[in-house]
Amino acid sequence: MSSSTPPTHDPKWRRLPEERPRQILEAAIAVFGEHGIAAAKLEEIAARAGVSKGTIYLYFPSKEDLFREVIRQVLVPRIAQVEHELTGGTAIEQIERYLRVHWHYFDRPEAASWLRLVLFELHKFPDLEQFYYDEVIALSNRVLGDVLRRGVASGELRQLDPAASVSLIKAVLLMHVIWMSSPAAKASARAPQHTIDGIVDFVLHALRPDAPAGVAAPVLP
Amino acid sequence: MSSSTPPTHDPKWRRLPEERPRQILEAAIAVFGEHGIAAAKLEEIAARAGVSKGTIYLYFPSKEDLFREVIRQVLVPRIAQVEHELTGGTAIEQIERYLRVHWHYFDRPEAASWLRLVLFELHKFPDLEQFYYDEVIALSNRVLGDVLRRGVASGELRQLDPAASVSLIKAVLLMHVIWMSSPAAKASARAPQHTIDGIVDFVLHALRPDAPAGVAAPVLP
Amino acid sequence: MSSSTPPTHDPKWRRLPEERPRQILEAAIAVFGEHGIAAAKLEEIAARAGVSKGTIYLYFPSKEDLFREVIRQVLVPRIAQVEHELTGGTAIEQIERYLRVHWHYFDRPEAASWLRLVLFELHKFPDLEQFYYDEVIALSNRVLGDVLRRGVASGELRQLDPAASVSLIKAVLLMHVIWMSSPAAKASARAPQHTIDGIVDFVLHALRPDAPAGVAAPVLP
Amino acid sequence: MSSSTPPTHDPKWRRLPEERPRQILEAAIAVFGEHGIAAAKLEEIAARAGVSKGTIYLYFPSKEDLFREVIRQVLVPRIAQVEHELTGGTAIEQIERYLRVHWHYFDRPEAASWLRLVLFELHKFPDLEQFYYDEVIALSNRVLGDVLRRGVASGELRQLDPAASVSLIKAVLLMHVIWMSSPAAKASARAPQHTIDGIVDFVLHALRPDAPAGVAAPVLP
DNA sequence: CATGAATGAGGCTTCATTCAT
DNA sequence: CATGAATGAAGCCTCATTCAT
Repeated sequence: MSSSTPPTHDPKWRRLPEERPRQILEAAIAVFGEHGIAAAKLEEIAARAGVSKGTIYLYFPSKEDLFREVIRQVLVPRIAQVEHELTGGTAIEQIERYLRVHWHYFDRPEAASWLRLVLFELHKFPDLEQFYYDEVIALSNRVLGDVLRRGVASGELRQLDPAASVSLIKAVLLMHVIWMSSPAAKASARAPQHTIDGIVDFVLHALRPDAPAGVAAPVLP
Repeated sequence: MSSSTPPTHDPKWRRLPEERPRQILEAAIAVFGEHGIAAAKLEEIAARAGVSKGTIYLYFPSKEDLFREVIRQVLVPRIAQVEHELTGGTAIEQIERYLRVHWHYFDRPEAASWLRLVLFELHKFPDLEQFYYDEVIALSNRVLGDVLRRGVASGELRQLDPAASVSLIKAVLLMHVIWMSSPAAKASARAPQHTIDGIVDFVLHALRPDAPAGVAAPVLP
Repeated sequence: MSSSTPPTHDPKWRRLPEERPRQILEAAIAVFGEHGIAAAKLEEIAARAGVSKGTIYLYFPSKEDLFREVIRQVLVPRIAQVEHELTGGTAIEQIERYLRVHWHYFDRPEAASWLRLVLFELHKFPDLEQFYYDEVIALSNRVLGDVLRRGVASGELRQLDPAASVSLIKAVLLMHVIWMSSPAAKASARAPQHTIDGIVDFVLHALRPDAPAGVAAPVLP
Repeated sequence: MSSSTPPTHDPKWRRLPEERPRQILEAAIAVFGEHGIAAAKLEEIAARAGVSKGTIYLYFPSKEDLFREVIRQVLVPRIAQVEHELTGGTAIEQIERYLRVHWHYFDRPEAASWLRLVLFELHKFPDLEQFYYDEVIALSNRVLGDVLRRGVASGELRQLDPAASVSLIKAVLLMHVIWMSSPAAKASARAPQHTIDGIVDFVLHALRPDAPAGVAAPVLP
């Protein structure tokens, strides 16, 4: 039946073929993120991408390869991109902006899915994990690390190990992204806005010098 | 073949039957932790428990039920247990001890697996997640929250939201447990001892009052 | 192996896909009939339908559902269809024709299988059983019952309960269908032609008035 | 717990060991009858017999052998026994008694199960089927056949083939036993008493001479 | 290019059978 | 004798992958 009649798409133009791989990758992030690699079904990815199961194999040799491309082509660039959102201002201001920009960036339903992917499934693919660390973590270390280094140098921040501090800052941020996505947590938790305020307060306190000077420095007025 | 050769069981002793459920649960934690629910194979769990596939079904009705029991009977008590390790001393001392005890506790190969389980698979079982939050998170909030509350009251700690701070502290701790388990991270990362020192330093700075007094207090000399 | 040798499909034509469900249902009747539900293997049904095991699941959600559809889509219509084969003639003639048509209809290897199915396995599915009674038994009661009623009214048949007599007639017929299919019975039994003659004779005698002349002998007032 | 306390049986005496096989056979009839061979579970048979699964294997080498013994030791004697219940009286009286005794005999919940067993599962065991035919059917043919023969000789019954008539009579009887056991049938059916009355009436009419008065009416010339 | 019907390997689950106690 | 824990073969079912159209 469907073979004799043309498919019911808009007759004027077809989605550009070069769009297909991206549609599939986008659908794949969602499904992999929700179910994990093993439980993700190509059927569902295909359905969400609006293509048939067979079409996926025109662009990706296997489910595992599809996952690899999701990480490489979508997740790494996506997570890496926000790392650049640090422009002018003091180190403290830049750090706060870093936290708030990321929080805002991750405050969507899919965000926790991405994180789950890299935190939970990546370790099964050591090469991918290495790739991710090289591309994203190293970048973080550099970008945010530079901010910290300058802050330390200028006395805005206390003496600390910039590389280690980057991990500490991101740990606070990312774990709360995960937690905010859990329905159980949501019930008992504060609003997202309240949460990020708490994170900013916590992190800045952790980074600032113990005694700025003679006078107390009230935070979060 | 098996009829002609004697079974290869240890002739010296037989495993006590009442041990079976626990053996299976222990094997299941490991396998679930390594592969996730979907990719975990009962065959492997059985092999690791030293029993046959069918034996699992003498004690657990299904793979999913096995997972539920792993969470209920093993993980929740295990994770909850360490929450009690807070005894005398100042608030600051208690918090530091809390961090170090947990770090030591989680510093084994399986620990990251457990965390992966609760952080990544639990959300598929809302009732279990609720159970976990009630049993473990609520406990943390109470135990560690009380320490924070007393620290705030005594002036040892700055004004802060105890419940929110508990999350922040645990976020730093747990995310580093996960990260420490990744081979890629290990390559570039500091030693565990260095890491926990950094965590303690970071957290305590975040919690202490802004300006202790006139004099500067250099940290991490 | 299968990759190096060409598949052994008939090169001349491919089975039409829209035929698949029916092929499977036909194979399923045979296998269910021979072995019963529990002992029937999907592997065998698939083989007999000329498809693979997985294909069955493209059309039927489970083995039990396949059985249900066998009953609904194939057996009930098939058994019900022959009920209509009653046309003109006296009541006696119609009954005889009813018996001989059914006998002829059931005189094939599969027939006993169908009967075994409905007589032996249906009671495990009360809803199906009700469905079968509504669709087939009620039909019999009506069609054959009407013949009997007219025969009674016209004096061709003796006074009797039409509904009950339908059961009695069918009992004789169906049980002999079952018996004829057993190899052991075959050895000792008469030929099919002889058997149906005996059935016709027996039934007609049972239905005819006692005393064509003289005194009436009302039975079952 | 149960291992430390003696089982709760009568302390004075234990069931005689020689009772065990019979208990198991009785339980097996019930379970085989309800579920068929393939779907019958030894676990259930053991439970109903009040023994453990392993005990069955002390007396029967396998499930199939257990079924064989059920047929041989229990069903065949049980079904055969009632064949003897024919004593004095006219042929008509004997036949009526035969029908009513069997009807009464089969008017218990298990009866339909037995019949289902021999009618539906026996054909998978040709040797058993042969055995059953030799032991039960041949007996019927002889016992009931003799009654018919004498009835024919005495003119009480019309000219008919005694062997074939035995089948016809039993067909009516047995099929109604099966039908009476179905819940769906029960809803719409007459009471058992009514049913057997109808059967008796039907059968006797079928067997009696055509024309009690004047002219003979040869059938099946 | 795209489809989706078809495949079959592989995993979960059941249960007849065994065997150490 | 009796038990019931343990086994593992076998069956149902899923789903990644293929391929004719």
